[in-house]
Order: sequence, then C-alpha cells, then structure tokens
Amino acid sequence: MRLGLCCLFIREPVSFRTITAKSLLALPRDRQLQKLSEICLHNTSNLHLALETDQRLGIGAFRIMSPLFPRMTHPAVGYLLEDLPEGKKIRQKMEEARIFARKNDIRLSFHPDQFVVLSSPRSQVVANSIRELEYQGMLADAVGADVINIHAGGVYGDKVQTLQRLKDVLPHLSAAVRKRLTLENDDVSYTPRDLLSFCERFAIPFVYDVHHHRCHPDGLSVEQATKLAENIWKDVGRELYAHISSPRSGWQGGNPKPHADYIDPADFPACWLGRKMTVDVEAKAKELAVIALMHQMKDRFDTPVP
DNA sequence: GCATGTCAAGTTGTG
DNA sequence: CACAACTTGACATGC
Repeated sequence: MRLGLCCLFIREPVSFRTITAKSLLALPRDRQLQKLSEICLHNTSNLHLALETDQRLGIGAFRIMSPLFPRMTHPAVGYLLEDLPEGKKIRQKMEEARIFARKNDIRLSFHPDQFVVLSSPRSQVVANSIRELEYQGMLADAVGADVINIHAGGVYGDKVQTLQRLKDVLPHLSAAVRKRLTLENDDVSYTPRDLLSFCERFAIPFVYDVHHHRCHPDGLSVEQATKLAENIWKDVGRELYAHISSPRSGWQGGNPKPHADYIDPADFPACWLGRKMTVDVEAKAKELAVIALMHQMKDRFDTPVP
C-alpha cells in the first residue's frame, strides 16, 4: 500500500508559485520570460523539496500540480523551456527530481484539470486539450511520472458516442502521453461501469475514485470495481491506482461531493488493505491527512504501512 | 499588513 | 439565467 499526496503541503515548507496571463501581458516579452524563468526554477526546486519531504514522511506517491510551469500552453504568453534564461538549470532540476523519485520509489502522477476534454464535440476544445496533455507529457517524461490521469468529459447526450470520439483522438497523442494516459470515474457522468470495458479494450488503465463511485453509484460494489480496475493494471504490468476522500459534511444530508480535511477511516475500503496499490489521498489537510490515515490504518486495521 | 476579488480554458446540475 | 462544483490556492489590488 502506497499512500499519495496531491500537489500541496499545508505545514511543510514547500511552496509553488504561479502567475496569471493577465499580469504577464502587461510586460514586454523579455521581462515575461525573466519572470517565468524565476517561477519555473522555484517550482522545480520545490518539486525536489516536495519529494524529499514525501520520502521523510513515508509518502509513496505524489501528484504534481498541473501549473508547475505556469501558462506554458497559453495562446498569448506560452513559451518553451529553451526560451527561459535559466532553461538549462530548470531541466537539470527536473532530472534531479526524476533521479530522486526513482531512487526512493516515489510514484509520480499528473491530473490535468477540467478543461482537458478529449471527448468534446468541439474540435477547438480537443486541440487545446491535446496541447495541454503534450505539455504534461513533456513534464512526465522529464520527471519520470507514469500516470497522466483525466476524466472522460461531458456526456453530450450519448456516452457511447462520446467515448467513441475519445477513442478516435488517441492516435493523435504522442507516445509520451498515450503510454501514461489513464481514465478516472467522475461524480456526475461516467461511472466505473461506463469506463471499465472501454479502458480494457483500449488498454487505458482505469484510476478508481471510490468517493466519486459512492457519490455516483452504478450497481458495482467497491470490491468489484477494485478487482476489475486491478485486472486492467495487471494486463499492462503496472500497479493499481485509486483515489480516496471523505465528504466534508458527512454522508447524511448535504452535498457529499466536497472533500473533507481528513479521511474518515470508515470510508477506507476494507478490500484495499494489504493490497499492492497506490492510493492518492484527496483531503484538504494534505500531508497531515496522509499521515493521519497511515496512523489510523496502523491502529485501527492493524495493517503495516507502507 | 490584511481582506477581498480574480485567475485561459469545460461541462453539468442546482437555485 | 447565474453560479458552484470539480485536485485548489496564490496573486494582484485596494484599504
């Protein structure tokens, strides 16, 4: 069992900077690139620091925030690493991060945000999505991440037809993206049942979000979904990937979708215990929630971690 | 200093 | 129709 942290720390002194397109547009190009260079170098240094911190805390996986290199694919202010004054140094930091993660067996992943929709009927949306995925593919290659995880997108009235469109886009992705691409069930549209056979057919590993599954059930039990997901990962010789979170205001009354600060141990599937798998902890208390869950698992389930 | 509104982008469901 | 929700937080602005 490998518990993962998503993007940020709340206590540990690790920080990531960003910048808006709007503020960049007020500067001449050379000042834009100078500013971006500083931020990218800061972020790669802090990625390395994040991995060292994960290692110290016993956290076995880390989701890297999408805007590690802010606005890189923005149509007006986008840039290449080679454009940045400290591009070489930034590359070198990424390589150091890759070596550290590999040496310490920290699994790395990316989770492009909601704007990446490969199944959209709008070709411009698909083109933008591919561009963003290629950016994350470049990052994943450089730091040695094995997963770029996305959702299936909207329904547009017909899930089968929409997944067909998604399938047709796959050949347009580079090998760097395609070999890392995974699909995750969401909490409004696509359930595990909707995606599992599709994923199996096209050898796209399925990231199982048990919280989304509980918010949007499909008749499959947690055990069944876990097993089916695990089979697909096994087919490609890789470790099952899953997400866990707890509802902010409980399962009774109110909206269960917003995430709580911590994981309620009652929400942790018993069938995951002792399994060889990666579980990203999606909780607002970040590393504190991962650490708390480790202790809860030790105390309440008597399961050695990791 | 600190509070507050804004930030590239998509889609769905709610009020 | 506007707005929140989604891995969210950090930055820019104005007091």
